[in-house]
Amino acid sequence: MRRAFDERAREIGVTRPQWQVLSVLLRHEGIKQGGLAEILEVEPITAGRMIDRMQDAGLVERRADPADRRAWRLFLTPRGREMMERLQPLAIETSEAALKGVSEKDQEDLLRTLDTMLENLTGRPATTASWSE
Amino acid sequence: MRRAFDERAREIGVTRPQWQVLSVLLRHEGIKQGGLAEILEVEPITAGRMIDRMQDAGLVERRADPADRRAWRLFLTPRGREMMERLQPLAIETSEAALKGVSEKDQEDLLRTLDTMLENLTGRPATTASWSE
DNA sequence: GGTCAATACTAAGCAAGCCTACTAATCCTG
DNA sequence: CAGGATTAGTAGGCTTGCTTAGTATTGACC
Repeated sequence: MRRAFDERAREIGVTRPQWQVLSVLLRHEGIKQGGLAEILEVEPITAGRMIDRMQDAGLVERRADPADRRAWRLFLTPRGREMMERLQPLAIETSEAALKGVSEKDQEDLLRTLDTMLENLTGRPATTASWSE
Repeated sequence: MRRAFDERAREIGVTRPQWQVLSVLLRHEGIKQGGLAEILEVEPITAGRMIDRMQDAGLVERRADPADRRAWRLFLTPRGREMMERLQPLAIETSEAALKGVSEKDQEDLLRTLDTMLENLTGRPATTASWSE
């Protein structure tokens, strides 16, 4: 799915992980980098570097946290918001293409089994939100 | 699973993709780089770079193809073979840990559904061999 | 209030994935 | 057999993931 999405999104100039960042920011504007990293299940440095590039590309904005001078608060730029609108159809298209001919029940079973496996491996309870993540 | 395997394999000094290479070579010694790339579902350049590193580490060996001067034939070194023996238990351990509490039927359903999705996205018929891949 | 641990992030450096562009060799077709 | 298309692999350069090591700030405890 990463490959399929990237293929379609390349001309727009955004990768799947970057889309995930935009997607998280849309719902959690003002989040700190650490929080973003946790949601994406990556290390803070990975999120930080991604934000570096996306800031250069004008997709996100870092603002100083008024209460903690170590931290950054993350915000979408207008360009980032516009990008999301262009990517949304692609994301839906991709997951629909992948799930063609897969019954509702099979989809639920799949997510349930994968959650069990993730929990087995990480020790944390898994919280799969949707197909888009 | 990548993360869980890497965590255990780190001290041995091999990554999960490298283990996959060793695993393919064990069953297909003398394969060309392109063939390896195809089995791993990775671009030839990715496989080539991996072989570079593994050759430096003394795990695999490149031998000239007698029939085609463009191509390399790949072989395990004794060190690579020994590495496989140390990694086999880790691989089994990891997939058993992941699948704890997942019924046979759920495992089959999972693989079947994922195969369908892979086929949907790639157009190629999917051929999942086992949990180890 | 001073010290020390914890927290938020960055730096450097590596592996693995990709794309585009290249060389060298082989193969096919006239 | 010559020439062009295809195939096998490499080079450079990008993103994303990691680990280890560092800085700066905050917070907690005596």
